[in-house]
Amino acid sequence: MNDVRWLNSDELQAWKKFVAVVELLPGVLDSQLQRDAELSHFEYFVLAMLSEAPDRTLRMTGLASATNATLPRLSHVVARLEKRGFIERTPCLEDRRATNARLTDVGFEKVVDTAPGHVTTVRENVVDPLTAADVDDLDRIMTRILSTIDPEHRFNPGALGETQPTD
Amino acid sequence: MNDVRWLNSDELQAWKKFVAVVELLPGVLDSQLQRDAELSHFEYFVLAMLSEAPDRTLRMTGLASATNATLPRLSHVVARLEKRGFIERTPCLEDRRATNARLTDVGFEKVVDTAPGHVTTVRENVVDPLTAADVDDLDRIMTRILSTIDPEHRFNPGALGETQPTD
DNA sequence: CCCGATTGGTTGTCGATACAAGCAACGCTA
DNA sequence: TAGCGTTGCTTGTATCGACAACCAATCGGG
Repeated sequence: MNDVRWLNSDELQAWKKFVAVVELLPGVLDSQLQRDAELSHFEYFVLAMLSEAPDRTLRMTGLASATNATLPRLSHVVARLEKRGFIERTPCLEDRRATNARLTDVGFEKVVDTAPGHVTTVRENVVDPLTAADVDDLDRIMTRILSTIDPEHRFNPGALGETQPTD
Repeated sequence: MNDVRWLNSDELQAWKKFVAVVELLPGVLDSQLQRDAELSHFEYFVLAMLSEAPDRTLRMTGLASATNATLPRLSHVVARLEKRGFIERTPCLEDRRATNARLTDVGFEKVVDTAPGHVTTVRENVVDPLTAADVDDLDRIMTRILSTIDPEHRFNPGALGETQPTD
């Protein structure tokens, strides 16, 4: 097992910077949301995904997939958000094993109030330092990486149309 | 406060994929290292940074900066790694407030043993799905993002020469 | 139908990080 | 050389996520 293909200089340099971003970015997003809305980025993302769904409702499994989370993690988080009145859980009628998570009116308000500050943070730290070409490159590169690490290949088909206050 | 610049379609799509990668990649790196070496990616990175340093030694603050970590976090992690015999801490002679963290021979062995599997994982999930041009793009984009979020702008000057088994 | 296997979800426990507080050493200024 | 602010690091507490075990409902074959 001595035939290891080490990273060359360019690859190593890019990788180190990528690691730094992956390490630092969550903290940036979390602290703004924590400060302004008492929400972690993941919690915000859960609410945002629900706000886009038909009838603001998604099954736990679907929501887990939309937020790149494991089911146990999501279960804990939704339980907390339910206690705070942002989400309500109801049994699913078609499949009685399943649970529907629905964004309440209060939860929707929360997203609407929180979105502007969050988008500003995303712009300042990620989007605005990039050119339009960079954004295309970023999309292409992330798509390629996701093709390996995304367990469900949700992003491959490449649907998605115009959207709104999403994120 | 109604003059929010929402993300356009391209920006939103790229951002969502980027978020997915930031969410999923740590798990990929952690589980390989946990399985094969009982190390988290952060722990491995700490050992790797030390292995590159002169005399395999760095002050805690320098090591924190090299690994993009806060000092409390690093302090806990180094304490664990010290218990396992990979690192030893000694008081710094020049500045008696400071602590030197040094990679032991056992720790160096650990890095040497662990690096090949880790590099393979990084290749499979990140580098190999990309073209050489993609790697350049990734480097450029991450540099731009870091210029905002890296509290110390370590990556701007753009030094770094050829390197070895690093990472 | 009936039973084993799978799917959907929740819960409990443990380990790890963030944040704040604390302490010791340093260095500047007068 | 005294005092005050800063720097370097450690420790304690509270919170969050991973993992495994678990339960209930559904599906598929005989």
